[in-house]
Parts: sequence; structure tokens; C-alpha cells
Amino acid sequence: MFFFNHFMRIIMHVDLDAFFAAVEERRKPELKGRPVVVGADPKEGRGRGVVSTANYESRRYGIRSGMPIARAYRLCPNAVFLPVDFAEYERVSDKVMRILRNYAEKFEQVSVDEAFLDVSGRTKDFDEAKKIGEKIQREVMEKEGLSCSIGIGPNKLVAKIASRHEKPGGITVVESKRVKAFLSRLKPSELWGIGPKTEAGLAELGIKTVGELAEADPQMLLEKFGSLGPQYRLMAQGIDESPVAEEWEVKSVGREHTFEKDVEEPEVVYAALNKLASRVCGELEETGFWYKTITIKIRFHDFETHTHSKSLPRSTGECRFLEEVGAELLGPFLGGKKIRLIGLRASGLVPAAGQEKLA
DNA sequence: TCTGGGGTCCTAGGACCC
DNA sequence: TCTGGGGTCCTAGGACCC
Repeated sequence: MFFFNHFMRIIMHVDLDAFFAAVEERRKPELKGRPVVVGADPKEGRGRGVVSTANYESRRYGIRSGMPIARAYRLCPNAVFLPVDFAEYERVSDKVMRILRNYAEKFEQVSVDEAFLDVSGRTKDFDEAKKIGEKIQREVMEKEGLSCSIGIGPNKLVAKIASRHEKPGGITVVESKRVKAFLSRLKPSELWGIGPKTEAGLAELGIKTVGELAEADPQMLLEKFGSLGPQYRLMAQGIDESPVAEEWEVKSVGREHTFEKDVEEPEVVYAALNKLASRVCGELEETGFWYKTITIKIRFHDFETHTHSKSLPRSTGECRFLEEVGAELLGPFLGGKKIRLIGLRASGLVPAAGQEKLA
């Protein structure tokens, strides 16, 4: 493998601010200035889901994404609670992404509200990149009425962390020579791929900041975290050579459902499974994939979660196996504890085109 | 506080093959 | 008869991200 390491990259990360809530405010101007929470139905504090997006007004009450919706309701019962309209967010997202794509040589959409732009060949330095960032913010605001935050750095890792730095609506530039100082005071969980568990594991080693992680003994990290350990250390040093990848392939398609109340009747669970199977099937047909492996997921009332999977002898485009094999895998879980969630996933995907010829 | 739904990637043991 | 080594697939679980 040969990398052009002498070539300094300039990478931009664009993150739409409170995206779901911003789209709702855009189509219902009367929401402007009010606390808006997009997510599950709060049901007067008895709802089961979580907050998807809280706008900045509702964040003043302590509401955050990922928080149980019932808790959000208690924090601010007068907030406007709206259901997630993913189809609409996707339509708006597509328009924004088309704008962003124009500014980059290489473009990678990370999720519905985030993208990386490699602008190395279109700018001579970070100052010029910042001007491009400002132009992007103006265009997204004028054409779609949405605010975005931008981070600019020598790689994806730094750009991504930088974009969070001055939310909402800011631009943060971190040049190579400032990377070390910029990262060193952060908590490890602010790095991509380090969550609460890993952060706790690092704390056991006496590592509380990214700066300390960057200096840590690689052997010690290897023993504690396996091959991931040394990678954490590289991240902490701000090293990331991963390219802005134009496209990546879908690996699996799944759907899951949390029951309003935990259930014990097998018929109810089987009925839910069949519904999931037809939704997964629809998605596979729409995207043109055959599948090989079926995985079901069960979560009991106490949150204990299991998966069971089975691979077919060869890949297939026939949906009936989702239901049949799914039901077979589900059997052993029924008749015991009450069930909170059921999920169904198809993996081992191959494009349908080409398979039909072999079949 | 009582935890959604869509995903990806990694680990690890065992089967199986050469 | 005292037990190789590499590769790949399958399965279950877990951490993590948005």
C-alpha cells in the first residue's frame, strides 16, 4: 500500500444543527422560538421511546437526544412533542447533500444529517477552506433554511470533533500544528468509537483525557482492549489516514419493534414477526438484494437481549424464509419471560442482479 | 431516568477443509 | 497415537454511532 503522505489533506465535516427539529420548524413556522422535541409519543409521561432530536430551546430544560421521552416530558411538559417523519427528513437531506457535493472532490454522506468533504484539491490552505465553509453555510441557509456547523481539519477524525466545537452555526478550523493541543483536554469518549464502556476501562488504567491516552503505554492498551487499544492511541494523537469514501455497500437490512406493553402471548409475537418480515422483504426488493442469513433479536422485559441467527444453504430472494426461519428461531424464546422487543434482520446481502442468472 | 430503531464493526470458539 | 497451520464460514454477544 502506498499513501501520498506528503500531500496535506483538508477535510471538512458538515453537521446539520438539530436537524429533525429544524425541518419541523421549517414547515411549521409557528414553532419558532418554542421548545420542540422530535421522538416517541410522550403519552403524558408514560411513553416508552426516546428523544430523537431536541431543538436548542428544549435543551435549555435539560432535554437531550437519546433521553427517555417520559423524562423529557417531565422536564418540560409544555414542549411541542412531534413524531419522527423520517421520509420528510430524507427528502430535505437529499437536497442539502446535493448542495454539499458540489463543493468537494470527494464526498461521503455519513448519515441523514452529516457529511465529509475532501476539499484538498480546491483550496490552497485552511483559510481558504474556511471561506468555502462560510459559503456552504450561506447556501444551505438560503436554499433550505437550515443551519449547519462545520469542522475543518487535516483528517476526518479532527474535522468531525471540530464541527461539534461551536454548535450551532459555527466553523472551527484545526490546523495540523494545533491538533495535539486541540485534542489533549478532551474526554476519551469524544473520540469516534470510544463510548462509556471503553472510557470506564481507560479510567481503570488511570487515563482520563485524550492527552493521557496519546502518551499511554501501547502494550498496556493492547492487553486491556486487544487490537483496538493501539488504534485508540493513534486516534488520541490525531492520526487518521482514512479516506473520504464515495460509497459503501449495504451489509444488512433489519426492522425491529418495541411493544407498547411487554407481551407473553406467542400469537402476538408471531404476528409482529410477520409484519417485520414483510417490511424487511419490501426493503430488500426495493434495494435489489438477495440475502443468506436471518437473525432475530429478542429483548425481555428486564432488557436482557438475545440474538439467534441461521444461514440458508445459499442466498435467496424469496421472502418466505424470513418468516419461516424467523419463526423457527423465535420458538425457544417464547413461553418464558415477557417480551419487550422483537427484531428481524437479513444479512449476507448480494445484488439480486446476477443471482437470478445463477438460480 | 428506565432505556427507539436503523445500522457497522469486532471478538471468539467451533466446524470444516486442505 | 499424544495431535500443525491457515483460511473461511457460522453463530452469539457486545460496543458503538446517529
